[in-house]
Amino acid sequence: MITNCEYQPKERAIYQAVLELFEEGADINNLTVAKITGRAGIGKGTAYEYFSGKEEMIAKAFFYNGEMFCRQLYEGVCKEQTLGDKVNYVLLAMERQMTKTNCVFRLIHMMADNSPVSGWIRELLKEKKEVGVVPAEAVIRRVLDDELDGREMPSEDKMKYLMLSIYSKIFCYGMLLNDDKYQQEDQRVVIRGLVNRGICREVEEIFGLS
Amino acid sequence: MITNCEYQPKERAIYQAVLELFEEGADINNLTVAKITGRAGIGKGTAYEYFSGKEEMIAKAFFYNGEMFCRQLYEGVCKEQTLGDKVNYVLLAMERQMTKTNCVFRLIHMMADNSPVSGWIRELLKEKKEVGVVPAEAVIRRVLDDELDGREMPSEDKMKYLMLSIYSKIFCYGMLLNDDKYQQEDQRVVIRGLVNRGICREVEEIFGLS
Amino acid sequence: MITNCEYQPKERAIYQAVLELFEEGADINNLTVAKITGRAGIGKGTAYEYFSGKEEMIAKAFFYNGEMFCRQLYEGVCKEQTLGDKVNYVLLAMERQMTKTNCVFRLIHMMADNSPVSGWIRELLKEKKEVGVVPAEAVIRRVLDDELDGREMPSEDKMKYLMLSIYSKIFCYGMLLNDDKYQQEDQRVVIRGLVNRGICREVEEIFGLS
Amino acid sequence: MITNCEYQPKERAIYQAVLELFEEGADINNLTVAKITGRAGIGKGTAYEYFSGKEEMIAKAFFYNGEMFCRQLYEGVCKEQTLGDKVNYVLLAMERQMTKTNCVFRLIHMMADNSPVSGWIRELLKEKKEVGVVPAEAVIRRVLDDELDGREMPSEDKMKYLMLSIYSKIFCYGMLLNDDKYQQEDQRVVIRGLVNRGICREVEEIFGLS
DNA sequence: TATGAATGAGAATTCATTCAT
DNA sequence: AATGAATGAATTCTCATTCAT
Repeated sequence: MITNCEYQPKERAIYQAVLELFEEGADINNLTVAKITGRAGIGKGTAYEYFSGKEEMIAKAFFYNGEMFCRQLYEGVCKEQTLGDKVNYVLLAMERQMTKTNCVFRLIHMMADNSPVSGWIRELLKEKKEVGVVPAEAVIRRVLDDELDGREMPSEDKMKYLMLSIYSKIFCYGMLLNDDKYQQEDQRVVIRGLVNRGICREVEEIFGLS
Repeated sequence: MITNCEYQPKERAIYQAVLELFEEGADINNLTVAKITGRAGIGKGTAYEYFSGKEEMIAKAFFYNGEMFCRQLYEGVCKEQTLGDKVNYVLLAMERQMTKTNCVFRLIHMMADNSPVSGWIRELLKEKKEVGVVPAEAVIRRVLDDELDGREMPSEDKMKYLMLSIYSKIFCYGMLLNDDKYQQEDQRVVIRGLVNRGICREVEEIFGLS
Repeated sequence: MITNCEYQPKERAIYQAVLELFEEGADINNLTVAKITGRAGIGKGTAYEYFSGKEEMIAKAFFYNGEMFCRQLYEGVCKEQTLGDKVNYVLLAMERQMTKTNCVFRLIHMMADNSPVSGWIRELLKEKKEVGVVPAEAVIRRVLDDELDGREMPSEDKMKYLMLSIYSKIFCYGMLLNDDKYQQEDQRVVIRGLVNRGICREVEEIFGLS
Repeated sequence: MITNCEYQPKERAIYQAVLELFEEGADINNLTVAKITGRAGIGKGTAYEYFSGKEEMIAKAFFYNGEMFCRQLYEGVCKEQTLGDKVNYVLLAMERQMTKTNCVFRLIHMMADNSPVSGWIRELLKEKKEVGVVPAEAVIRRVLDDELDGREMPSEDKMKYLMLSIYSKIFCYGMLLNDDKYQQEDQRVVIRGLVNRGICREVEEIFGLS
C-alpha cells in the first residue's frame, strides 16, 4: 500500500530547489546552502528549521525524487498486461526521467559513496522500508510476481541474479541514452526493443527452467 | 598496442596515496591536498609541480588505477581460449578488485558526476583514446573480436547493445559481491556461473542470428 | 526601607529560567533566548514584551537574584545581636548561596565585564540606588552602623578600606568554599571561625583607633 | 626556577592583539577571530596554525599576560628586604597593571566562568603547575616563606586562610583603584598604606601564634 | 496579549593554492 | 626541485529579533 506522505511547503521548496539546481548541471558537492535556499526563495535559517544540515537536504531531495518516480512507475506497471508492455513502460519512464535529469542514477551513485549524503540516503532507505513506501526493487518484484503466477518459484540465487540482471539492463539502457545518437526517438526505439526482448528472454529462461 | 607510460616517482606516490586513502574509506569530496601529500610523504607544494590542482590529482589517480586494472585484464583475457574462460577471468578479476576496493565503480560514478573531477576524467578518456591505452571497452571488444572470428559482424545497434549488456552483467556481478552472502567462495561460484552463462548465451544469440 | 517590588509572572518566569539554567552550569554567553523562554515555558516573542533584549533578561535575572539574597541577608543580620553573630550569619548565608550556585559571584564578575550584560547591570545599580533597594553594601554598612553606635566615625578613607576589607574577606571565604575540602561542615566550621574573627578584629581595630 | 619559554612571533602577535583589544575595552565575548587576526596583522587562517580555536587564543593570551606579570612580580619581590616593602612592591605593580588594563582580574573572572575560555585557563594552570612557571600563588608564598624563616609553620587551615586573606586584600586594593578618587597618587598612597599594614598585621598574627 | 515561523547578519573554521626560502 | 607557512575566500550554521496570526 502506498502511504500518502504529506510534505510541508518549505520542505518541498527545498527539494525542488535541489533538484532544479541539479538538472541545471550543478555539482552536488558544490551545492551550497545559500544556493539552495536562494533558489527555494526562503531564508537560509529557515532551511535549518526543517533539516539538520545540508547533507540531509540533498539526500532527502533525491529520495523525494526517487519516491515520486517509483510510485508513478509502480502505478503505471500495474496497468499494463504483458511482461513486454510492463518492461516497455519502465524503459519509457526511464527515458522521460533521463531527459529531465539523471536524478535516479545520481541516487544510485550517491548510495555507493562514502559521503555524508550517502550515509543519509542509506539510513532513509532502511527507515522507509519499514513504512510502506515503494522502492525501485518493489517495482521489479511486482513485475516478476505477476509473471511467476502459478509457476514454481526459482531458487534464491536465481531470483537474486534475475533481479539484478534486469536492474542492470535497465541501468544499461539509461546509460545508452546518454549517447548523442539516442537523442532521437527513431534510434531509441530500436535499442529499446533489444533491451526489452533481452529482459523478457532472461525472465522466461529463469522461470521456465524452475 | 599498449603504450609504456612511465610515471615519475612523486606522481606515482600521489596516485597511490589517493587510492590508499580511498580504500580506507575516505570520501572523495573530503580528500584534502594536505591528507594526500601527507600520505604520499611529499610536500604540499611539490604536488603542484606535477598537477594543476587537487581535481587533477584525484582524477588521474583513478585513471591510473583503471589503466592498470584494464591492462592486466587485457593481458589475462588474451591468454584464455574459450569465451567462457575469458568471461570467467574477467569476473574473477572483478572479485579481486572488489575486495580491495570499489575503485572501478567509483571511477564510473565519478564519470557521471558534474564535479570538476568528472570533467578531468572525461577529458583524460578522450585524450587517451587517441593514444593507445587500454580502456575497459577494449577488453570486452577483444573478447568479442576473438569470438566473432569468421562470422558476420552484427549491426552497429546490436553490437552496442551487446557491449552494454555484457558490461551491465559484469557490473551487476560486482554489485552482487557487495552482499555479505557472497563473501564466501562457495556461494560466489554459483552466481558466477549464472552470470557467465548469461553472458555467453547473449553473445551466441547476437552472433548467431547475424 | 525595602521597597515592595512586584514582578509580573512572565517576568519572574524569565528570571527563574535564567537562574535555573545557570545553576545547571550553563555558560552565560551561550544562553540563548530560545533556551530561556523554553525553560520559562513561554513563547519567544512574549519575552520581548517584557524585555528589550536578551541582555536585559540576563542582567535583570541576576539583579533579581542579588536583590532577593541581600534582602534576606539584611533581615537576618538585623535579628542578630553581636558583631560576631552578624558576621556568622552572613558567612552561613554565603555558604547556602554557594552550594546552590555561584550566582552572587557571577553578578560581581559580570559587573567587571565590558559586555552588554555588564552595562545593564551597572545601569540597574544606579537606578535602584535612587529607589530604596538593598544592595550588598547596605548589608555591610548596616552591620557597621550597629557596631559604631556611639563611637566616633572614622575617616572616609578608613571606612572605605574597612568596607572593602570585610567585603574581600567574605569574598575570600566564598572562594575557599569551592575547595573540595570544605564540602564538609566540620572543615568549614574551622575556617569560618578564622574568617569571622579576622573580620571582627579588623572592625575593632579601625573603630578602636578612631 | 623560571623557565625560559620561547614564544613564536605569530603566537605572540595573537596574544598582544587580544590584550590590546581588551585594554581598549572590548568585551571578551564579542572578540572575533577576524578582529584579533586583523589587529595582529596576520591572516585569519594563520591563527589556526597555532591555535585550535578562538577560545584557546584568548585563554592563552591572558595566561601569557598573567605569566609575564607574575614573573616580574616575583623578581621584584625577591629584591625587597622587609615584608612591608615586598607588599608595597606588589601593590604598586598592581597599580601599574590596573591603569593599563584589568587583565589580571579578568583572568580571575574568566576562571570562575563556565565558558570554554575558562576551561582552557584551568587546563593551562594545571599543565603549567607541573612545569616551573611562576603563578600568582608562588609570589605570595615566596613572600611568606621569607617571613616565616625560622618560625614554626602554622596549621594547613591557617596557611590557606592566610594566603587567601592576603590575596583578597590585594584584590580588594585593585578594586578600590577603579574608584575615580584613587586616580591621584596622593589619594592612593593613603589607602595603599592601610592595605599594606592590614596585610602585614595579618601575617604577623598568624605567624606569631603558631 | 501571546506566539513561534521566518529571517539574515555574522561567526568560526577549513583548505586549495601561492611563494619565499 | 622541494617545501610548508601563510593566506583569505568561501562555507556552514547559529540565534537574536521581528511580525503576521
